[in-house]
Amino acid sequence: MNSRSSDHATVRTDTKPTRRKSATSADDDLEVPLKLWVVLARAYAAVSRHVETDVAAHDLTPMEFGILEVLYHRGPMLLGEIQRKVLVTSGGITYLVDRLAAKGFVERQECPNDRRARYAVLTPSGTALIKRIFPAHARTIAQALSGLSTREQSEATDLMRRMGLAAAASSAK
Amino acid sequence: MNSRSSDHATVRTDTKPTRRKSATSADDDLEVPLKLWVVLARAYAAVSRHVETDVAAHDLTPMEFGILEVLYHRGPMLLGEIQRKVLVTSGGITYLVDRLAAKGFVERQECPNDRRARYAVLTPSGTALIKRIFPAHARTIAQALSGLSTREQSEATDLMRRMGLAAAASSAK
DNA sequence: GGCATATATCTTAGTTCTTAGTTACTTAGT
DNA sequence: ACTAAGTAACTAAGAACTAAGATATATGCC
Repeated sequence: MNSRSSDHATVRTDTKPTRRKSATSADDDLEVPLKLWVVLARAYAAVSRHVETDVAAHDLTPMEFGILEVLYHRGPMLLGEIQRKVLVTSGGITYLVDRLAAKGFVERQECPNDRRARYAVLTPSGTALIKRIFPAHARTIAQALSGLSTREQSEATDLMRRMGLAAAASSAK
Repeated sequence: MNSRSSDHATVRTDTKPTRRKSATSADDDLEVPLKLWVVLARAYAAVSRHVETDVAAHDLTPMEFGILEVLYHRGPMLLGEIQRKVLVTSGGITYLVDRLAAKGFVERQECPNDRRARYAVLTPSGTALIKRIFPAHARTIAQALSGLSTREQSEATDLMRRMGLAAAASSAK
């Protein structure tokens, strides 16, 4: 039970150092993407922690913050538009906007063209909040990412954008 | 209400095209890290979706899969060790191992040196499961990341690793 | 117009975690 | 040995969602 290479594999599916590039065509080098996935997940978790700590200091979740931010930068939006922007389910956006409304940061407004739809709109209090905390939030993110130079951050942005677009595309709508 | 540049800012904190490099020293180019964070979060979400769909097909959550995988690759581990590896709280690891135990994939075993501690150990059924589904899982990830060439994936791994390590380090212990 | 189908939001129930606090045990100091 | 402090896992309560289905409205086809 110890002679086969498939036992106790250390993430790599194939350990042989012989045959380096261009594998048998199937088994097309699974090691590199697996490693990227692990590293990506850890990096995302580490940065997320900074972001969560920051927004939690103002009694917000990252989702709540994201909604305030998008409303601040783009003005009133239909719930469905926000939903697609922040990637939650329809039930989720209802719940989130309820919470923000209970805190007094957003209001619902009827849509004149479509009586099913509702706009979420920042209240003066919500506008004041996001305007006040956004700059420090941006600095928190900048510091969390400061392990890379600005040049490297731009490279990373390019890579992550292309990776994400491809992944999203192959995931159906 | 439309003449000041702080109104309706489009993510960038400063819009002036004059003065390009080396900002006033404070406000040290927040645009690049903000963009990276947005793109990173989207990319992570898109890839996560593939991963979740894949593991859900075997009635597992990503966390459950992660535990099975780490136990498979490293052998029996104390719950606290797994906890640190997969990044959950102590209550979370209890809950997760309970679920995996209820499904018959892992068992708890006493630790001879420390009677507070418990090992989680794969059952034969758990071993068979992870051995069976891991290869296809790896291929799913490879395909989700295939928007980048192998070379670019390696670059991305390097960048994400350094970024993640720095973010984790500046996040207290 | 009237009907079928699609869409926008909401509701309910359930899942997956976290937080805070507990129990049991271990280790270090005296 | 005895006590204080630390650590490992567990428990209870609750937060933040998701999934599935309900409701109300809109749209296109006949």
